[in-house]
Amino acid sequence: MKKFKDYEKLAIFAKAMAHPVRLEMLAHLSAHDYCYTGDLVDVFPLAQSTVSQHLKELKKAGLIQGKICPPKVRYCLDEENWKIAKELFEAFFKQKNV
Amino acid sequence: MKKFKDYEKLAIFAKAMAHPVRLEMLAHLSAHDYCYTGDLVDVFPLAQSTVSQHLKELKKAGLIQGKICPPKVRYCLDEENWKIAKELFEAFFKQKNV
DNA sequence: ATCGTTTATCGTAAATAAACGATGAATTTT
DNA sequence: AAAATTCATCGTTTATTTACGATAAACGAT
Repeated sequence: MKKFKDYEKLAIFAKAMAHPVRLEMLAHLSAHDYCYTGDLVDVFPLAQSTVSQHLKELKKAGLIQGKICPPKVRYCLDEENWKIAKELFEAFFKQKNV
Repeated sequence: MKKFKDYEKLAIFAKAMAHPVRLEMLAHLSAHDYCYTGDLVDVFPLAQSTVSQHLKELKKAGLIQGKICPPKVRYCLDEENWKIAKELFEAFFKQKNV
């Protein structure tokens, strides 16, 4: 059966993951439970604004969440969507028939 | 351990998959073993040149192969890279630690 | 040799992405 | 109240993506 709707969603997740820096960020969050923007600024050789922009992309796709903890912002994986993404990718690669 | 190299590769696969049309194309090839460009032009409401361009993207990422069968071109999944992509995504979503 | 079929490539326009520095908002510290 | 810290957003530049129509290339059929 056609699952175009799923592909829309899957494409959004794939797009968020379509950059090495964002994959590193996700991996970092997967490994560390949470982190602040500044932590990532220290890790990547990128301007603070660029790191922030990548985080925004990940948040837009729903893969991460940001919680304001003044004066910082604490990011963590969005476990629910992370699970959905995992399942969509799994299903996509599993399928071998319509 | 850091696997930056893998993230480069994974990002390339994710980028190729970051468009609903290309996901549909991959699904189509996954379901039909092979198809010609024209088959896809009939399926999608897109210009022939656009379909060809998407196929080029998928080929560039290594996810599909094209074989010239005059006067057509026959596309199929690149099984080897398809497997690699599948494994990279699996590993990525599985990891929960450094 | 010409014609029709099939597909890739070219050229172009509009949209989106990636990177940066500078600025601004929120909140804690002094 | 002022200063410092942390982070998002703005404005900009450059590059890439997406889509199209038009053209070119390759080849079989006539």
